[in-house]
Amino acid sequence: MSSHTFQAPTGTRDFYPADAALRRFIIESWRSAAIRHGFEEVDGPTFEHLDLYTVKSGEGIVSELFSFTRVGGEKTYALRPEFTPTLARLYAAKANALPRPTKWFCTPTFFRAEKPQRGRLREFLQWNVDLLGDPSPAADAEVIAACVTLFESLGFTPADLRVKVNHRAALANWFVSRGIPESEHAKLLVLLDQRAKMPAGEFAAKLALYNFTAEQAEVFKKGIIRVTLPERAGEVQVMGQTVERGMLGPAAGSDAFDLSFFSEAVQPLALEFAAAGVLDWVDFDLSIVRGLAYYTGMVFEVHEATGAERAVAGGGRYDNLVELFGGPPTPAVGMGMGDVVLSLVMKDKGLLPDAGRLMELSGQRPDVFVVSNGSPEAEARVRPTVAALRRLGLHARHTYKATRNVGKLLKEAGDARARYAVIIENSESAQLKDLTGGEQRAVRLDELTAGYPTIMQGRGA
RNA sequence: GUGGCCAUAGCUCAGUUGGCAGAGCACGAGGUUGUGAUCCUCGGGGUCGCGGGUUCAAGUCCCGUUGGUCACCCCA
Repeated sequence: MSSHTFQAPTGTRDFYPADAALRRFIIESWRSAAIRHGFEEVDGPTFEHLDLYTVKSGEGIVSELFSFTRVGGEKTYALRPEFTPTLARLYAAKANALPRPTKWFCTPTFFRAEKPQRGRLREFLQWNVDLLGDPSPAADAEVIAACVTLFESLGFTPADLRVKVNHRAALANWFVSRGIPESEHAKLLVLLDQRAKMPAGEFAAKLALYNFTAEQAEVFKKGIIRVTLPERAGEVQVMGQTVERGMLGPAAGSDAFDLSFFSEAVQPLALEFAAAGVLDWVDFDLSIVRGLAYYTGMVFEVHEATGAERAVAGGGRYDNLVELFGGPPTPAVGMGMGDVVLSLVMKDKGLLPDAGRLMELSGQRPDVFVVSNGSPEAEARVRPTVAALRRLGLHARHTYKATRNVGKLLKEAGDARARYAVIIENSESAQLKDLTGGEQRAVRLDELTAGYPTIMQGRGA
């Protein structure tokens, strides 16, 4: 590379005004959704001791981290690749003083030393929502409800995004019921997680090693099952086909659709999703495994409805993790959502606000744009008027162009999405024009600079 | 970390068998209609990602490198 050219490091992004406005909009959307659901904002350091990450994930994780030692120092640090260890550390340190449940969220930057590809960068934002101290399915539903609130606020519908829910314990119970020892469960979960990456025949053959039939392999491959609510309790549908309770037991002969364990674990969740008003967004999906890591109960991922793009969000219940980081035994459920895939899906669905709208949504819309009619007398009043309006707390702008053509300057004001234009006529009077509606009226300059908000009857106009 | 494809103006791209670096949009200046439009004229801008090589001559062909992108690995 030549010495006079610098590029941003691999997998990082530059944020020009339009990009920064989008980022601000996404962060504010995240914050708003979390706060509406009663979560409180927290944060931690951008880097932690490397040990904090190897405790949970093993030494293998190190190659995925940006880690470093200070020159002359001995301690090894790592830029944070996720928030959960920090969250557990924060919670463990003050567990006795914290309310139950504790509901926290954050929207920080994370770093992973992976090769970038679509939807995955080395520096990104991630919204984390966690609810600690409540083991109930209602807590699971609360986290997902915050997620759904976000989607709704961005303009998504259940036809755009699906929340795919599974239950670790249900799968484990089912495996046990089929005589599969617990020592084999991890390998089996990995196999299920990889189902999409191999031909159906190969997948079925590998499942057969665990005594699953080809029919059951098909069920796993398709994933989605429908769990009905209590008025029809006892019914389970597989791939749209209703299966009677009597058919579910292995004794019934056809145990291809023996999903009773799954059904029992998931029915309480379904009730809570219904109570939270998010059931329309949810599919119960046997194929969602979420790596292995630390999940102990409900797990979920949010995907674009047709399977385009990577997962928009993911999470689940991790009842043993706080203890692992030195805290008291604490049931917990949480989720993470990155800005990269979210932005891609918003773009795919045509839900990205245009540049002007983003400036407005990110709090950068000018209140007033001050121009003169071109006379020297009026021109002299532009800067003092702008200064006075700014002193009143308003976002006031003026042109930097050489032209004094009123039409061109009003176009500039309109392009900037200013709410009002002030056209100064002489040292005493001006026209005040509402750029939204187009009406304008004469005002005295001294009156304007003394009480613009009053004249406008508030800024919301 | 492995492999495929890609790289020309701020953006989207054109550039012929190797022969003077281009368009639209955007940006800036001026003009016209004293009020956001339309229109007209002009202008700034690119070591063709970077470095080598072949050639009289390279944006174009070859090698390397950096970055992007897609798939694999991984996905906390």
